[in-house]
Amino acid sequence: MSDIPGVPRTLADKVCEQIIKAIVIGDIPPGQKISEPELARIYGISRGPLREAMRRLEGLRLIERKPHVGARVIKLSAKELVEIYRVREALEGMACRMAAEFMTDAEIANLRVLLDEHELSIEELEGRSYFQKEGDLDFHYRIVQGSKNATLLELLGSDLYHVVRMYRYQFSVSSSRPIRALKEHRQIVDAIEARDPELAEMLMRRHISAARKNIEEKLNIAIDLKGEKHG
Amino acid sequence: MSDIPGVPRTLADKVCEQIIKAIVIGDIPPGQKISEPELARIYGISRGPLREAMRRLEGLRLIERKPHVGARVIKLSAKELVEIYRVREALEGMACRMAAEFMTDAEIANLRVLLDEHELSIEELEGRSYFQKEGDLDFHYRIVQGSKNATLLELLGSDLYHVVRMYRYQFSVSSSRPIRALKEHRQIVDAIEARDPELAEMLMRRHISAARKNIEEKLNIAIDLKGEKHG
DNA sequence: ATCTTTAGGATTGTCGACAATCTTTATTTA
DNA sequence: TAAATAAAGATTGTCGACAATCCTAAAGAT
Repeated sequence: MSDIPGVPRTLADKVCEQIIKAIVIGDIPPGQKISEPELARIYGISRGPLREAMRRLEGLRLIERKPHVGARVIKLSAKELVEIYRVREALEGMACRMAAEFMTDAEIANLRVLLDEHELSIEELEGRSYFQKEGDLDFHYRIVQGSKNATLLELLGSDLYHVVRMYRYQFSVSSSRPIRALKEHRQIVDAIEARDPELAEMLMRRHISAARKNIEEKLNIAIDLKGEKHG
Repeated sequence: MSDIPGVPRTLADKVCEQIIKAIVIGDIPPGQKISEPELARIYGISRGPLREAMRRLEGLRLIERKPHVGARVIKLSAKELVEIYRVREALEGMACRMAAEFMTDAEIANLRVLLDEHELSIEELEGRSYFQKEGDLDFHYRIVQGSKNATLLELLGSDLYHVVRMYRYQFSVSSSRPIRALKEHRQIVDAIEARDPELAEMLMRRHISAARKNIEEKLNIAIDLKGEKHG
């Protein structure tokens, strides 16, 4: 009688999702010009729905448009990456504070299960791959859900989410310190379980801030090396 | 020669801006269904660009779309209003922290001028109208600019901005304590001028948090009154 | 009388074609 | 030879029409 309990999706919606994935994993590389006729042909749709999808991508800041010229996939920059960490520190810090107030006991228990799974992944893979990518996002996403603040969830889970994943995939922003990160995650859950909003926020902010400083350090080293080469 | 040094704008862009304004000031009321043929006729364009504009409005969370059914202007809710204050507390707190680091002396001086103007407005209008609406947003916007964080500026200045203004206009979220607010603004500028990031963030957070609690109080009173009526 | 069914109308989704603008290339000129 | 200009090609922006889906209301059945 119907197609999947959810909603019947439109062509623009479906293609938009596909393009998002293609951009995030680098299938359509950063800076690449987007040819409307070509993309329309590839996805087998006309330019109408495609242009609607592109408007959405523009809103998600995955592409940049210039009227009468065309659209390009955004170029990742170290500067923007660091900026996003600041935003995440602020928003996820607040989310964590609220999670300590509003998360249910069941949700907290599930969080612990998730962290146990992460621990196994780290041991098996010797601290690589899985945890660094989607697993970490899982944890942070659940905290945001736990805040019970739909606006926060939308901002982090829909607006910023794709760009963050794009950086993870293409900048290989892999925490490079998974054991340490796991430890910090456990501390955060402890604070939430203790219903200590201020501590929870502080720990989350320190957690994200540490990751940012880690990145900044790496970037500075890269810059230094480049400087030596030229000097 | 050309139309304004900026960029040649497209129909969809221009109409989008018009519709935003219409929604924000309540010209198109919350919850109203949006008829594509009718809107297209009103703005004198075809449905193509209009639908592109609507995709953008959807991303800005000013309208909600259901496939094959239609789009409606979002309905303002007390719950979402309070949620937004939490988001602002987090983001503008961070912005203020960074402003204390990166704002130029000239920008800080200009901020003081702005506050002096606000003081005059308050005295003249006996603490009403102007300061409550656009003037207050001016101050907050400049702080965010001072953070020198483009991502933060985009999120607050483009994504959330319109919804915030919509609530201000239609919920008459007028600080109702303009003298107190001005005092807090001055404290914040003091902290920025002292290049004290932590204090600056704390003061901004308290400032926004106080506004949120003010709203919550009013809402609770409203609920109580409604309860009495029914009881 | 109320609920179900079905047909009609209206609205949304999609498409192909035309118009306007930009980019590129070839030509001309200093 | 290099810069400026002009024409051709391609791309984006816009439009009107058709197809698919939904909402409404009238007709019929229980």
